[in-house]
Parts: sequence; structure tokens; C-alpha cells
Amino acid sequence: MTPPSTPPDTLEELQHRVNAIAGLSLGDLACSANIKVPANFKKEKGWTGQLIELWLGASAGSKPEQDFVNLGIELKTLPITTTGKVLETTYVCYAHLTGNAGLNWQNCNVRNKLQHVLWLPVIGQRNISPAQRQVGTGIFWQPNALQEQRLRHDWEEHMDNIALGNIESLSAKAGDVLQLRPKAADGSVVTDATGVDGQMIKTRPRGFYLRKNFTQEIIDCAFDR
DNA sequence: CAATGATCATGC
DNA sequence: GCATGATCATTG
Repeated sequence: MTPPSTPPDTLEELQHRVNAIAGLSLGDLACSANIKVPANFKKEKGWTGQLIELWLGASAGSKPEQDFVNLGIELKTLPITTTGKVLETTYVCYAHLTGNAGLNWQNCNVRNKLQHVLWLPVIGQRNISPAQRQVGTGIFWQPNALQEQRLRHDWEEHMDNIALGNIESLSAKAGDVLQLRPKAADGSVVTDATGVDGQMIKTRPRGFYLRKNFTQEIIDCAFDR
């Protein structure tokens, strides 16, 4: 088995690719693709995601759009335990801290990405080596009305705070399902933002993240629990 | 011991 | 620096 060289043309094709790697370990997938598996993810934290992208034929790159643009689907790997518990929060996208006038929930990047996502659970327990971690069954998900409402509520609250110059007092504690956290190579990276008095300030870049309770709910629902 | 805040790799 | 892929590790 080798990784596909083209993106999937249809949802069915994508589903087949997902089914083909379900149950396999990251070691199997890396070996078949001639890639070396890191001993741990202290470095190369995005390794799993990039390996799965390769196997599903996702268009690589850092473009702010879905992984499968033609299908309108976003791919997310989700680290879980063998008993199905979500281990980490999920990065959604970069948060712009200025120039957000005219941006609303309907046209924002968060909604655009979460409109239709393919969740791929992967064992992520640290006591299981990366090579041995198994890929689970893919879950095609679209937010229901209530889920979208909760996401929208948190998103609007965060965006209001950003616009009002409260970015420095915003912590990851805000938001029931969607949080704002630092997102940068290290603490030296800064970007423009609006300060409390409306002046331009420099602050650490932020990103939107999905809380664990939210993603847990998605997989529980998918496994009918 | 979960969650927040920090950090790693890569390609512009 | 921005944006993608995320997990690490200190701390409350």
C-alpha cells in the first residue's frame, strides 16, 4: 500500500481512503510511506497530522482553507486514549487580532473550517510509542444547531473582546467550547492588536482551540455512547 | 492531574 | 511573521 498522489475527487473516495487506514498503526503508515517515526513528539508535534494528510491525499500547505477544498471538508486528527477519551484540545485556526471589521460568524474562518470536519481519532497516550499508535475510524461531522450556537456564542464573545482592546486580559479560561490561546513558535513572536485605549499594541499571536468537552461530545455521539 | 500557557517543525 | 500541523510541560 502506498499513499495516494492526488486529492480525492469525491466524498466516497475520501471515505475509502479513511477506511483503508483505519486500524493501522502510525508505524505501518510511516513504513509504507518510507518515513521515519519519531520516538516522541517533543519535536515534530504535527507529525501525526501530516502523516494522515499524506495518506488521505490532503493538499498540503499553510493556506487558511479546508484540507479538501473541493469537498469542503477539514481534516483533524484527534488524540484519544484506548478507552476513547480525548487527550488534547484541538487547534482550529489562527486568530486575527486587527482588521476584523465586517467579520461575522457567517463569514469567519472558524465556522468555515468547522462546517464539515473529518475527525480521525488516533491513540495519543504517551505510554504508547508513536509507531504503535493506532488510527481509528474516521468520523464525518457537521455541527448540529445547538453545537453551532455554542461555537458562535463563544466566537462572538472573543471577537468582541479583541475589538474592544481586551486581548491582554483574555485568557484560555474564556469560552465554554471555544478558547483563545497563544499560538507561536515561542514567546518572542509578537503581532499587532488593539489596546485598551484603542491604540495599537504588540501582543503574542493567538489561535482558536476547541475544548476537550466539545470534541469528546462529538466522538461519544459518533460511537453512540 | 487537568488545563493553561508555551513551544516545535515547516513553507512561504 | 502568518498559518498550517499539533503536543509539551509547568502550574494551580
